[in-house]
Formats: sequence, C-alpha cells, structure tokens
Amino acid sequence: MYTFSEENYLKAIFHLERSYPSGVSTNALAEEMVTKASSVTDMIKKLSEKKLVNYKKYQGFKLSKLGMETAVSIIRKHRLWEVFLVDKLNFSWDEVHEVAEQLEHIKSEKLTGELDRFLGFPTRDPHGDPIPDAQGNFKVLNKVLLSDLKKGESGIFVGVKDSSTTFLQFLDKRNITLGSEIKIIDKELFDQSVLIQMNGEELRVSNLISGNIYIKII
Amino acid sequence: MYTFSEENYLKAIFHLERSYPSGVSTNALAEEMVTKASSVTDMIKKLSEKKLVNYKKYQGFKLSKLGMETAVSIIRKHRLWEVFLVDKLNFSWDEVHEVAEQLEHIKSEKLTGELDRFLGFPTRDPHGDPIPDAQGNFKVLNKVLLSDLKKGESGIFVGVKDSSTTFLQFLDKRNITLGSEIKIIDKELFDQSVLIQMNGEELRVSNLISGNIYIKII
DNA sequence: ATAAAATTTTAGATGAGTCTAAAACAGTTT
DNA sequence: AAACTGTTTTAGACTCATCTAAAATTTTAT
Repeated sequence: MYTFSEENYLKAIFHLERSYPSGVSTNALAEEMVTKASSVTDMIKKLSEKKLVNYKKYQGFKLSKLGMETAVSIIRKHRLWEVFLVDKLNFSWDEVHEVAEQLEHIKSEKLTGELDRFLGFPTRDPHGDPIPDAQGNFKVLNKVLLSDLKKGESGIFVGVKDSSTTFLQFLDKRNITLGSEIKIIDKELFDQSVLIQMNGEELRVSNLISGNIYIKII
Repeated sequence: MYTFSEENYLKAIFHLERSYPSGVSTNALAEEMVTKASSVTDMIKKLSEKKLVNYKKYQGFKLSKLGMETAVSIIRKHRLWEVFLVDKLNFSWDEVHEVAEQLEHIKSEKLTGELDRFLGFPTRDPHGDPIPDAQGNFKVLNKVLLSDLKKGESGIFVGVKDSSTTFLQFLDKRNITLGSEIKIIDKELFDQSVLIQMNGEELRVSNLISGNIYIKII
C-alpha cells in the first residue's frame, strides 16, 4: 500500500495531466502540492521506483498504467465520500472537500464497494464530476465553459472548475444550482462579462465566474 | 491536532487504565502497541510535553484530563463508525475493527456529529461497548463475565471482552448472539467449562470462551 | 552560438516515529 | 546493604517527507 503523501501526489499528477497531457513538470506539481521543487523531485523518484510514474531526469513525468489506476481509485473514493456527506450527512457542497481529502485514503475494498451500493451507484459527485466505477471507468461529460458560449447559446449547468468554498458559496448566494438551464442573453465585449437567463431571472456574471462554470450544450 | 500515532497511543493507554487504574507501565503499553519499550518512552515524553499524560520518569503514567477527553473522542468515533459499517454497509461484527481503526482518525466535528445523528444516536457498538456522546459521557453497563456466574444463574449476553475476528466468528458459528439470554445449567469444576442454555438449546463452552463473554444479570 | 534565465536535481539538514544496544534505575533476595 | 533481576531510559541509527542552498541542466534571448 501507498502512503498518504504518495497518494496525494498521484492525485495531483492526475489532475495536472488534463492541463499538461504531454507530461507534467516538477514546478507545476510543486505549485499544486504547495511544496518545493526539490521535494517533488524526491517524491517523483520514489514513485518512479514504485512504477507509478514514468520519469526521465529533467524531462517531466506521467502516470504509468499502475499509477493511473491508483489515482483513479483514490478519486473514486473521494467523490463517493462527497456524495455520502451531502446526501446522508447534511453537508453542503462547499463543505465536503476537506473531509473527503481525509476519507479518500481509507483502505478497504469492501468499504468502497458497499458505500457505492449504499449511495445507489452515483455517477456524479456534488460538483458534477464523474465518479469512476469499481473498474475505474467513468464517462467524461462533453462540456464547455460558460465563458465559451456565444450570445444566444444555452445549456445545462453540469459542473464547476473551481470548487473552492468561496466560489461555491457565491453560486449558492446567486441561486446558481447544478442542473439549471442557462442562456446567454448578452455578452459584453469589453470585460467578457455575460448577461445570463436562469430560472426565469436575468443576472450578469463576470468572466471569472463564467470561466469556472461547466455547461452541457443541449 | 494530534498525529495518528499519538492518537493510537492515547487509545491504548485508555484501555490499559482499566486494568491498571493506578498507572500504566512502559512495558505494558509496549506490548499493547506491539512495539519496543524505548519507542514508548519516546512517545510518552512527547505526550507529556503536550499535556496529554502525567508522567514521571520510572513511575509510569496516566492520561491527563485533556488526554482522557481526546482518547474518549477517538473511541467515540471508532464505535460510531463500527455501527455505520454494520448497520448501513453490511459489514459483520468481526469485519469492522480494522476499518474503524482507520476511520477513527478522521478530523471533523461536523462529520462525527452528523454521523451520530444519521445512525440515530446509538449507545452501543456492534460488540456491546458503550458509545460516548458528544460531551464524552457514556454509561458503563453493569456487567460480569459469564465465567463468573454460578450454576443456576442467568443473564443477557451484552458484550465481548475479546473482539478478535476468530472469537467473533466462533460465536457466530455457535449462534451466540448479542442480546440472547444465557443460563448456566452446569459448571464443570475440573476445567471450569460451563453447560449453558440459550435460545432453548444447550451447549458446553470452555473457560476461555466464558471468560470473554459479558453478561448483564437480570 | 553563447550568455542569461529558468528549471530541475543533488547535497545536506530537520523532525517524527521507530529500532537496537547499552546504561540507569527500582525492587527483591540473600 | 550489596547483588541480582527486571524495567525503563538514553544514545545513536534508520526511514519518510520535507526544507534550504548550491550545482547541473535545459530553455530562452541576444
């Protein structure tokens, strides 16, 4: 089994590979992990020895097949626990991350499988992210950022890019909830802010907001 | 907050204090923790600096008020998770310990409180042990060992002393379940084995078994 | 193409938790 | 009260994950 630290690195590399499909750099991972490049190098060496990443000095790294499977299983656990916290324990979607970060490291195949069953085999976590099944398979929803929509286009709010407490609480305050239909009424060229229609109301959101909202076009 | 290791030591000291109310020795704790006396001394020094135990060199140690509160809160979490695993996730009582050992270290007041509510504020874990409430209060059930009962006496099976997988599975195999009424039909003087009546059936159990079964006299 | 800048790795140190081996101490026996 | 026995503590070492500072390498810019 792997240490908490190793698992956290694997998860971080997984997330960074979306942005850097050709390979992740030491500095990028150091920033993500809020640590120093030298610490990253040390850890990557260890992960490389354990066959979890493919690594050549100075050339960046990628998850190996084993590393990918391990990362996906941690993400599966993280997201299942998030569903548990929201659906069963009255947590709101902005409160779950920290606790799920702890729970994702619990080692028990039976626990994960039974939790999945208990929750009704959910396919999305409270932020709209897909939950891998026991085999590690999950469908990446075909989604775009709200900021990429043009005037007149519309879609369903299916996920957030930034899942920080502050952003999620902002969305709650504005009543922007997962599953709502959003239509671009107008787009301001100067600052890229958009006037949207949602649940019969109109509101204007800045580019910083629209750039963190995922939309499924209908 | 405390490390996993510190928390495990506190829990072990808590359990040992029942057997050694006047103070726990280094060797006793080393055996309980399956480690060496020197490691225990190191850790006790640390716990002592953090005001979790009262310690004087060569004189043994006891939990301080803070240490006791901390230990009780870990035990509360352990037992709540055990209930969750058995009641909601189809675990049997012999499968829960290992996973609860991991889950007990999750740090979130809200999680513990909501879990307690979700489970209906249980007062006993699957092995009959009392679950402390949020204030750390719990009632110690007035119970005796089955081996202490005399011929003709009877009571309810309310808990186990040994909660190892093998012992719990043995009880399952013999259909000896928590809550059953047990009566001593006969006691063999030579080996202290007892013939008991339970659920209308009679069976003979050795002293090793009867010495690990807690009975509440009715 | 070479110098400057940025990135990455190495070297050496630290703290947590553990170990073995040796020293210090406590309790008991003679 | 001195010696023996068993317990406890200390000393020094190891691994893990981290750090700072310096060296090595790659990338960028002139």
